[in-house]
Amino acid sequence: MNINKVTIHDIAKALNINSSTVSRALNDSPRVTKKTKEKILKVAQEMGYQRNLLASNLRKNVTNTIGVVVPRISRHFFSSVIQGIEETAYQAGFSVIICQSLEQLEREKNILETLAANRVDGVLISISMETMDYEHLEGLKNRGIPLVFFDRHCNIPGTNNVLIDDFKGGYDATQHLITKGCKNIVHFSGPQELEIYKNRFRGYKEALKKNGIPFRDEYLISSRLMEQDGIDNVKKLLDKGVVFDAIFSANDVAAIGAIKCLIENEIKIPDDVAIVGFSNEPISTVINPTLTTINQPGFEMGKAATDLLIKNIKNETGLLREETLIMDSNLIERQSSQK
Amino acid sequence: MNINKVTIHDIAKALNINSSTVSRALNDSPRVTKKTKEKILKVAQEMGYQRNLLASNLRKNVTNTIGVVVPRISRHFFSSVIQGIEETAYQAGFSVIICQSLEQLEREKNILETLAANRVDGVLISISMETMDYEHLEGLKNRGIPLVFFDRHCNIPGTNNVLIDDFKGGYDATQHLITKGCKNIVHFSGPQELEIYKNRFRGYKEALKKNGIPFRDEYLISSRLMEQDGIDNVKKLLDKGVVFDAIFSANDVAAIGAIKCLIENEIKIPDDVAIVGFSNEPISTVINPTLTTINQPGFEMGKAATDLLIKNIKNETGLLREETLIMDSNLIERQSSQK
DNA sequence: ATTAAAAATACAATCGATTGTATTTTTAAT
DNA sequence: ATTAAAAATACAATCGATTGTATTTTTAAT
Repeated sequence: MNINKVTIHDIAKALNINSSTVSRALNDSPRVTKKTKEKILKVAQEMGYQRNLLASNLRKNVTNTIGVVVPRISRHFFSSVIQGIEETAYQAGFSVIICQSLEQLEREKNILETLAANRVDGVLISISMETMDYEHLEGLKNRGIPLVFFDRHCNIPGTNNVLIDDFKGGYDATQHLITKGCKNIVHFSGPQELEIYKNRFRGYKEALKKNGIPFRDEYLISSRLMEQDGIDNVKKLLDKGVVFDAIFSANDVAAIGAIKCLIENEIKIPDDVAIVGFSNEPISTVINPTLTTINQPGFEMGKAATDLLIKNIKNETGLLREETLIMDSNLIERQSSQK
Repeated sequence: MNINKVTIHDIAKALNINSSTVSRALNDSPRVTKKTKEKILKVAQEMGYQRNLLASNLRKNVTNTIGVVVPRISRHFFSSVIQGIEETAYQAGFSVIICQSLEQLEREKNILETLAANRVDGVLISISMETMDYEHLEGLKNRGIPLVFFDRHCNIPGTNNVLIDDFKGGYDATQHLITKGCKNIVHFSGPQELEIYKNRFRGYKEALKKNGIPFRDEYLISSRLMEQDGIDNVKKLLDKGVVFDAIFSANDVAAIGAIKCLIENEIKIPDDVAIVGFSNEPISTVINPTLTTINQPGFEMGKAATDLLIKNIKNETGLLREETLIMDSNLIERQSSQK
């Protein structure tokens, strides 16, 4: 099948010149005459030459490639981050390799191994829900591969991050519900080992405290925050007879599940139970009632994270000190919380 | 920054043996004693050795990597195809590189160039809406890189495809609307240069014909099928005063736009206008009314396409004759068409 | 026409791993 | 203990491109 395997040596032979000149011509080096260049380019074209990046990258010890690891490409937030990453990376001459961990630590480890083995110049990552030890991440850093976290970061000292203020997000969401008159607000959270969920939860608690509302342990339900989890969480609350008039969910998907389950049980939204989600997935504008949520600027986060990473890659001198960018997030009011 | 650059030669030097033995040991070759292997593996571990796949792949002339090109990773249909691809590929020992064309021919061309330059062993692709000439695709084939199309294929003879029966999909959707009593059914289609849209449209026309309903040119509206297109299409119909009691949209996203616009104009769904979409995106279960649609088995298509591609990659002997798999699709009835 | 300086091109080593062949070491038979 | 066969390891070429240095060719000054 492998018909075409033209190398610079074949071109050199065909023109009876040296392959180094061919290489320089193809890279538009000033060391080759315009006339020679044209001759070489023409023959290269005719012979169907296609540069072998494996060889080129091996020799140059640079791949101009960035690895991106997200939990799930289908999540709109992550795909808009990826959009931002690609735009910035391509402009800077980098290729992007997109990978999804599917929330599995094992896959995340494998992906990082493969990216490292393929010698990517840097990695952008939002960790999985199972990522509670950071050996594989520190391993990358020790190997000299710059790493930037976005959204789901982890508390390794000396890292670069592009985040939103999750504490503020949690606080704003909860305060909004309180302002609407809610008194018994439950919180759907993710694994408490992840910083973002810890921080959203802390914001939630702080808002309760500021308003003199006592927090009760049964208000916190941690899960993987899939749609089914939202459904199960509501069922659990109803079964246990927990009294609640609002839900603050740490993502939109679980909030959607909750809405579906509440409707099923003929509980009125927002009158009986008001709901706020997190991330502003497009689905939140489609569900009935439309979902109040915290908007995260995915595209901008992607751009900022890529800029930061490229700064790290280009920085030959060694240690860049840690840098954390906090992007703006804001509450978007929709029907699900309009009492 | 590049702290770690341990090669097999470093390991060889440390143990005072030859690098070929190190290479064989790391690849678990039977030509190296167990004792030597253990010694080598231990030192490799200690020194933090990490195989350089660039070098390895260059030498072996194989990358065990598959490139995947989809129009948009955020579309649920495509991300489930990718799920199927990854599962099958990983089991067969292949890595997967995910790329999105964003419906742009220019990007699609670039992506294929990069994949070829990185010497992927094969490519799975669903073409962009702008892909009307196939030079870049034929180029890949001529370069000896096996290519399998899924869903959005193109009419190059001798290709491998994994598709659904789009004609039947279009026919079923339209017949369903007719059965529900609709008489004036408009069709939202994509670019007529793409096979899938041509075929869905043909199916639609055939169903009209079978039922003695005349097709009228103003019933067909071609667009990029984004949400905004669905909105614009409905506006256009209303402005022109076209009489219609049903819409068959060639994807769900445009159907969602249509629903939003119809609701805005206080047109009742399904009573005044019934709607059928295509692809069974998750959003179709969330919108109110829920959307009747044609289900495409994305995950299975991904698995089948990958199997087919790997069969092609493994087939050293040369020309595999064209093979096209047609997967089952089926209509899912929801509220939007229940008159 | 000669020659020094500048420009263009050729030579050869290199990136890190793999692999066919040659050599050395070990094993086993006498 | 010697020796042939088998096993283990070393040698050296190779994948395809890049790049510092050496050599050749061209240019320009006399």
